[in-house]
Amino acid sequence: MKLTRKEEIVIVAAKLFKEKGYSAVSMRDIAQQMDIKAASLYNHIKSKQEILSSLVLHVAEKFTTSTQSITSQDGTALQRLKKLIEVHIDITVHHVDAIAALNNDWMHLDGQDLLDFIAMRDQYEENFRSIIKQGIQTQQIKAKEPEVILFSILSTLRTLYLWNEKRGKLEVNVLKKELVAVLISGIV
Amino acid sequence: MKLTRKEEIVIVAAKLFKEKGYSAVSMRDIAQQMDIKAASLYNHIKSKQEILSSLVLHVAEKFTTSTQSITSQDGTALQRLKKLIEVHIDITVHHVDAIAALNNDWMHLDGQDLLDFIAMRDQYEENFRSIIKQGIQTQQIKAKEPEVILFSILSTLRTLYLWNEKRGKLEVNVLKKELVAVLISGIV
DNA sequence: TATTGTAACTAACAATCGTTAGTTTTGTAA
DNA sequence: TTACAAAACTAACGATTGTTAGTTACAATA
Repeated sequence: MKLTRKEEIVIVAAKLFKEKGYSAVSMRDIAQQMDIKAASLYNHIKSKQEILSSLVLHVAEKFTTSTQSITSQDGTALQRLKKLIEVHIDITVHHVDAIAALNNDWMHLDGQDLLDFIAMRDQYEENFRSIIKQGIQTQQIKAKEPEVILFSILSTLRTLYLWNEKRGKLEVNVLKKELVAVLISGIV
Repeated sequence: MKLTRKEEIVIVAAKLFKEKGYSAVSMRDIAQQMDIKAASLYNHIKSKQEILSSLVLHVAEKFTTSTQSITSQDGTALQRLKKLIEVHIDITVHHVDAIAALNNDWMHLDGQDLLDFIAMRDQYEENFRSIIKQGIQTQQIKAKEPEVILFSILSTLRTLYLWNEKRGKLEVNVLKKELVAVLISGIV
């Protein structure tokens, strides 16, 4: 699984974006981290924007396709919700840096890329929402405000990339189990 | 309650920082939003950095003092935890834009400001952690991993600023009640 | 009316930004 | 060894960055 030079650049850039944000990272910063000059980057990429959109759209598509496959399978709302959480955790753990950009720098996309991202994001959110509503309807979920539940779960999942480092020895499968328990059953 | 010109600038800047992040907002952007020229800003502020640190440190201190007053009062761990959540919601709702900067742009603080912020942040987190641990010890909280609980609750609270707009008709006190319920008791 | 402080202005600075053009080095295959 | 493509280089561009210096407009106070 050898990486192309472009892929290397995107990976290095993602790490820097995670630390300081897209706007605060210069092409010269990225180049320095790769031990080359800034101008040399342009042998492999078209623009700084292209780095960002490669990064963000690629992982956004992962979320979209994974989610759609869950919705197409059958199961109760609660089973689907659990599965959705687990998949989100999986993707996050495997794409920590890209998720940081997706969370914090998506607004610096431009043109069609920005529109595509927003569409995918809305669709993902709507999917989550409909499963929660379904769970309330079948009385598997007993809470009044679906928006509050949606918000609480999504916030936790979206911030997971920040905690993944501190996760330390806690193995992925343990994390999944614990987090699903806390999000679904609470702490008392 | 008349605002100084400096306070006006900080408020306007905060709104812009929330939309695009500190680094992507220029002094000329801020000036334009105030219908003056960029150079005129410097009659009221020392630097762009000063805007950021006013913004971030002010609200960070709010968190610190509020938290300390809760810890000094007595009550069970669970009561304290609820109170802590409610206070966090209160501060967030009243300082949405500043919270955005606190969450996303704190790393652009420099020198002593950065150290101060990190110290306050760590202290706040440690406070939360100790209350949770105490709750586990007294068996009010029944969950194995305190870090997972801490992470889940703090993530939700820290992202609340994003959802506050969509909150819409949902009144603050209702939001508090619902959110406390979801975070403590889960959704099933 | 004269004075004074506040807050705006114009003009410009050195530094840094993303990016392009043209050239040279490097590794691989014929 | 020659040929070629990949990937680096130097040098520079126009634009934008945060910021400073010096000056002007305006309102309140003496």
